Amino acid sequence: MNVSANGVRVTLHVDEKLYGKDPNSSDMGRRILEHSIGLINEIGFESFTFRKLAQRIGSTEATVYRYFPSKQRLLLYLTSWYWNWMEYRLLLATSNVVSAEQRLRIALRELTQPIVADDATPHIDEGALYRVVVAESSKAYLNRDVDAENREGLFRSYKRLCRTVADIIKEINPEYRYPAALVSTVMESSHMQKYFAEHLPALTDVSQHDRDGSTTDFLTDLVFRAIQPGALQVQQPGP
Amino acid sequence: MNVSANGVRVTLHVDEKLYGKDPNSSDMGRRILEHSIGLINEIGFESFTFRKLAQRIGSTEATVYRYFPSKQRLLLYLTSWYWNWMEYRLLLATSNVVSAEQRLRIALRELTQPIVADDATPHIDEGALYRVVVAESSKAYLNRDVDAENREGLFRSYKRLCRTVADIIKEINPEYRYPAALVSTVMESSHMQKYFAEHLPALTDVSQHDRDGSTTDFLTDLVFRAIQPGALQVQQPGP
Amino acid sequence: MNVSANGVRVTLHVDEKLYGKDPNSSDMGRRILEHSIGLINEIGFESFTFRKLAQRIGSTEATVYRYFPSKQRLLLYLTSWYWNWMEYRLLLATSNVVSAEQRLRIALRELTQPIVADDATPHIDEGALYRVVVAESSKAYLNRDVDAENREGLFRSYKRLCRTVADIIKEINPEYRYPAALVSTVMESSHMQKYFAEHLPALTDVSQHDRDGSTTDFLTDLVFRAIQPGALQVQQPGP
Amino acid sequence: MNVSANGVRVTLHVDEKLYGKDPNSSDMGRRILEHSIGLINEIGFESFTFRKLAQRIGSTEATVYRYFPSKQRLLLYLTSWYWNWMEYRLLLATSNVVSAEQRLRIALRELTQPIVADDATPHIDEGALYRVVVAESSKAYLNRDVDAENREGLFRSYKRLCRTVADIIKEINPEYRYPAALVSTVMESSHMQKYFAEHLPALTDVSQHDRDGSTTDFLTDLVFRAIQPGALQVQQPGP
DNA sequence: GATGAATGAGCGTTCATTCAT
DNA sequence: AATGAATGAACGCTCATTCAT
Repeated sequence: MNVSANGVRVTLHVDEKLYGKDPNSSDMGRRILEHSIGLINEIGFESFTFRKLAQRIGSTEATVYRYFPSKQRLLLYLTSWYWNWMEYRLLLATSNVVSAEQRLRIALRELTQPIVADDATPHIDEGALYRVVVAESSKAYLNRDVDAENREGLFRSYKRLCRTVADIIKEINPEYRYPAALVSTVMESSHMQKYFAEHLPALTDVSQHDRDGSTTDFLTDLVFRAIQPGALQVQQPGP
Repeated sequence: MNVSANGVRVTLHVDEKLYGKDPNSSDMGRRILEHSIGLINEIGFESFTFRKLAQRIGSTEATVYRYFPSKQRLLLYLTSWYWNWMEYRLLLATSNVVSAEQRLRIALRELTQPIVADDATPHIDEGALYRVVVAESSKAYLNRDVDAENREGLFRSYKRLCRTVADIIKEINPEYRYPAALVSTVMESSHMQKYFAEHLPALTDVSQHDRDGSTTDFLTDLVFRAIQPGALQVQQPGP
Repeated sequence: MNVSANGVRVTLHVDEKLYGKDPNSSDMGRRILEHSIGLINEIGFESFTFRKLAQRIGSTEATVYRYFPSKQRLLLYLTSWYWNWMEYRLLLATSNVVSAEQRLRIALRELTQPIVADDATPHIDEGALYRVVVAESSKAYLNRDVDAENREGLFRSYKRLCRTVADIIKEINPEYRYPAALVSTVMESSHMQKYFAEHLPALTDVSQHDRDGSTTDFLTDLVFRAIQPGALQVQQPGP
Repeated sequence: MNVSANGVRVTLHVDEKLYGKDPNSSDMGRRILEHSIGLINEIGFESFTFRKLAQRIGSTEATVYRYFPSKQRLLLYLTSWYWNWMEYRLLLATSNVVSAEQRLRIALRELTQPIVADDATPHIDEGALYRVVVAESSKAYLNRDVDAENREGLFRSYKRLCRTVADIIKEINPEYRYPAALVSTVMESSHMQKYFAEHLPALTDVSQHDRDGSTTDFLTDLVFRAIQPGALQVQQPGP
């Protein structure tokens, strides 16, 4: 899948176990990606079926199966692509920045700001994909097959990105005990707050459209305070 | 549903819209609750069906429908019960504690520590319910019906608990801008870290059994630092 | 399933593992039996599906599944019913016959003569069932599941009938070494010759309609000669 | 397909209607034969598909279709090859034997003894093919297309072999009324007993491995007694 | 109130086959 | 000659739900 920025064009690779035939290798494959994002957005992952997708792209289920063995794997493909793309954005945005604090700040901004469409990738609507990730990505791992899928390495993209950011934290404060937990919390929370803002506003304080970047603000502050060296002076509660 | 502690026995009420016939009003109803928790734990919410549940309780689907209009509502019932029960625990543990900091600390401990079985409620295995909540509760709102269900007030328990804790935060630091977001982040993260520890350990730093309470430690520290008055002196990144 | 002869009415029981809900316990069940025989006869077991059957009985697949877990089991049910019915016929025809030779002769006649409709059983067309057994019964065991099914006892009816006749042979000539093999050969050959007469006449010598009972004649002679005591004086071939 | 014995090398021809492109004319064709036997043996003819076969030979379904128009025809090809090979063995083993009895005896031994691998034909594992014939060959004719296929002459190999042996019987006893039926019964029974010995031992008396040749013994005795001139003195049963 | 039976709808999957290259 | 891609059609099965008892 091609991504271009400033005229540079790179290709994002997704783990081969996630598809049968590479959806990037043909027009039909790209149609599948494009419309699966659209359709999941419209009707939700539970209602999304290969039959409906096939109907929409004017083809048949058998064709879709040629590319993806199951809708689970398709979701995993989409989220993996998203995390790869995010990592690429991060890489680009932080390269040549010497200050680790600065790199962390940039990384958090990238991770937490709402995504809007971008025409670097012709058949991927990043804005739509972002909404899919917000509402559905946790279903990629919240299921019975998670262990088997993890053994197959299907969550590598997510884990790699998490690690990349955790590594910056370790650089800043090698003593901090929960870098990975902090990053995964931020990554998930960023999406959660977006979802809550839209559907369950009582559970958040950020506004629906978040034009002022409150999510970024909230989470950046959270992280920088958390990793500040030195213990807080607080009293332990009784048992 | 009855809960007893120190010999006191109270009844937790779940919103009436969540069930047809009150499952607490009959033996059959209680069997349904008991075995739905067990079954969801075993096979996951996606594979869980009223047919399988009926088989297990030696009855028929029609009987289950008498109590719950759909498996969605049953899940909502279970999670609501869980949040109500959590709020009750909180209430009990913080009553008569004057210091807001202390109350917050206690609340966070209750919210974030793993739950183990407790025989206060004969037909609810809280340990099992906790595992259901960890792995499945987000599916209660991550679906297309969330807005309609929210309008019906079906997430009241969750929101009330979130608010209760957010209010303590406001008491401590009225200036803090994201109390609700912070609490919902902590509530979800606490479950998430538990899930990650078991299935995707690369995404967390807490150990699978968390006997030392690292999750509580991690999140308590996070919260207290976040709400500490006074801004961090940090440099803004370029655009 | 009821069978009547001379005004007597008995019920043939088929092993309970072969069905979900007893097809004899309801009208719908009896319709399923009746039309599955008809349909298999018309289009063959390979083309026979629960969908087509459901269509024919004006119901749905789900209803059929209530009675039979798979078309394999349905076939097994039909053949088991057939063998049970055959054993019942045998029992009736041989009871009070003292001569073992005579009993064997009667048994062979029953086993090998073509079956024509009989209105003892209202919703089973024995003639049609006989044609199903001739053309399809071997598929009940010629498949990968045979061992598992045998362990479940699903071939008991066939084996019991085989044993019943083999026991008569042992009574006549306890020295004969292959009573079971001889009987199973006769049972299968009887159907095979019927099938060959209709479809591959070069492989048999009996005429299509076999009004003169040549199959019975051929096989009866075969059996009685085989079990005649005393070895044939024949020369062994070289290696 | 080449067969060699004692250094002599002959080619067995299979009816041309059974294939598109001659599978013996290319490496790919021979791979198809080799692996179809292996695959049918492993998963059974019902589960066997051109897709799975293509996968195994590292090619595509389209390629297989170039050689065989359907899996039915492929099975017919394999069984025809088997019967041709059997007839060839018979021919070889009986040539120059003057005594008809002796020839029959030899023929029966060839027909009824279990086959083990033989390296006369490099890409046909006769042992495996034998197992396919035992378990699957009857499906070549037990289907709706039998009449059309028979009209096309697709069962010629089977019928020719049957006739060859029946002719020996006629030579021995021209009065015997069922020579073809007797031979087809023996041919099928020989496979059936082999199958029963392995899967439904209650239906036979021969042991699973039959190292002592009981099948041959059982069937040879059967045949020689059957064709012995002179009627058995037996009493007819009443109606 | 609980149950047995039935049903419409749809899902995920696979198959045999064809066409263009 | 071999292959890659696509497709129409159907299959087996399960689900959520309803109705009559």
